[in-house]
Amino acid sequence: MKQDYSHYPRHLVAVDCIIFGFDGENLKILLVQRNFEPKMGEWSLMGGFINDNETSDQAANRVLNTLTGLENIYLEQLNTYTEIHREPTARIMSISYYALINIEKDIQINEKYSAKWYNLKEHPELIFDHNEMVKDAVLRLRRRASTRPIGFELLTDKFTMKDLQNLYEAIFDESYDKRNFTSKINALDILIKTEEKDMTSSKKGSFLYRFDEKKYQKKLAEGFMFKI
Amino acid sequence: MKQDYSHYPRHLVAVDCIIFGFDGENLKILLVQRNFEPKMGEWSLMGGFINDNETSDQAANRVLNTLTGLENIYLEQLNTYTEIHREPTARIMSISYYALINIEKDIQINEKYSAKWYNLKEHPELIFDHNEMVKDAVLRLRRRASTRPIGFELLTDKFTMKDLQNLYEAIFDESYDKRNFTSKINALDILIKTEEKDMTSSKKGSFLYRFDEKKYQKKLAEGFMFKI
DNA sequence: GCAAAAGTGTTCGCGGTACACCCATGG
DNA sequence: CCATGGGTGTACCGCGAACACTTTTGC
Repeated sequence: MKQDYSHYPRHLVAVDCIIFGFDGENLKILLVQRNFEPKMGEWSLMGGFINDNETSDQAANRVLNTLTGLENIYLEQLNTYTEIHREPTARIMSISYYALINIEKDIQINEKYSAKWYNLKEHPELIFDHNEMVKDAVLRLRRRASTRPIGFELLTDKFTMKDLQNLYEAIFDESYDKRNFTSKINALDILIKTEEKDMTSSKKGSFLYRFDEKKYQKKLAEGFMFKI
Repeated sequence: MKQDYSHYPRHLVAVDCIIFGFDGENLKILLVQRNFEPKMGEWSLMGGFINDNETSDQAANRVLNTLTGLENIYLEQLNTYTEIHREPTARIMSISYYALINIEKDIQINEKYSAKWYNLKEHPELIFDHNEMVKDAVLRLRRRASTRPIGFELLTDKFTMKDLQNLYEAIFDESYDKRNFTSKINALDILIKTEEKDMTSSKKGSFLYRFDEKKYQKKLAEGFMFKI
């Protein structure tokens, strides 16, 4: 008995990417200005249709790569939005993904897309249900950031303790006590304190740290739980 | 400029439901035995294709209703599985949903589907990636159960403190101290202690409680956080 | 020598956990 | 009267939160 799926409906399925970045101060998202109808000229998430020969993860990676030229970016599937009229011109389902990228890496943003970094707290209205997607993504980011060391994806290789604190403060939109934050991080024991100092921020200079991926993996295997 | 989506690929998109139940002792899932190829006779989650005129939420509700006759069931979207060869006969994407149903409600399970309740810990191998879907669903269930009062969806209207404890022990696969559990629940202050007792479990009988939905909503609005 | 950021410890209160005995009742 | 499950309170410990002063050095 051969399968016959010809009478089942088929759907357009897209991916949309919420691309987070951090500039040392504010949490940002990368938005694109549409150069096609509908809603030409308005701001939206970067997206694209899923092809027959790729998974949604691959499609999201392709979309991200097309825009930024980057590969091997932290990417995680979020939700699937299937409201019938979420786009006005056709029934299109969309699987949202969020990406964490280091804003300092020299990214060659494809000029074709008129992309721009916006502060998360001040971004323009987005088309369709993209505002909702962003809200959902922020919630997921917070949850992940509190249980996994994903924050480091948003920082450069070496960073000061203050950078790290600023990042967490930006993600959670709260402020923390410097001493408590530092000792909490130190207690995790997954950072390497380098000999180098960042001299740009003060006369005294502040030590640079690196995330110790190997140590983290080792501790994970031993039952360690990242928690912040 | 009219839109033309005709050259974009279209996909078969299904929903699959992880249906959780609780019998007072064990956490269960409702599985169906396939009566069609491929994998006829093997066990799988209940699923179905999404139609043109319905959202995935609606499709999941329809699928659930077809199997159990129930409506207004707690249902939440989980993940979307898009591996190209996840099903052998065609490229089918699937959006998973998990449902919580009260196993004691008299459910008229549609006989057409040869459905059966299995203990979560002892269920048979499932087809395709359904085993993975179940694992993912359990993780989500645990997370939700620890931050929202969804456990009550799995119980009858009135329940004893022991029922509730058994439920949480089943969900988290741990055991708790009776006194600590009780005082934690009482501290939440979202249950109504009725005058009635369940006399079937002991000679003394144990008081029946109900979840106070209104009080919970009121407390929520005042900033209350459910946490267990 | 002073301004500006870096670095560092202690105290306190609350919440979570461990733990054991009396109560009510049907048989 | 006894066996069975129901119901209840306290002591301790660890963690998270609050909080302020000294250090360094470029200017």
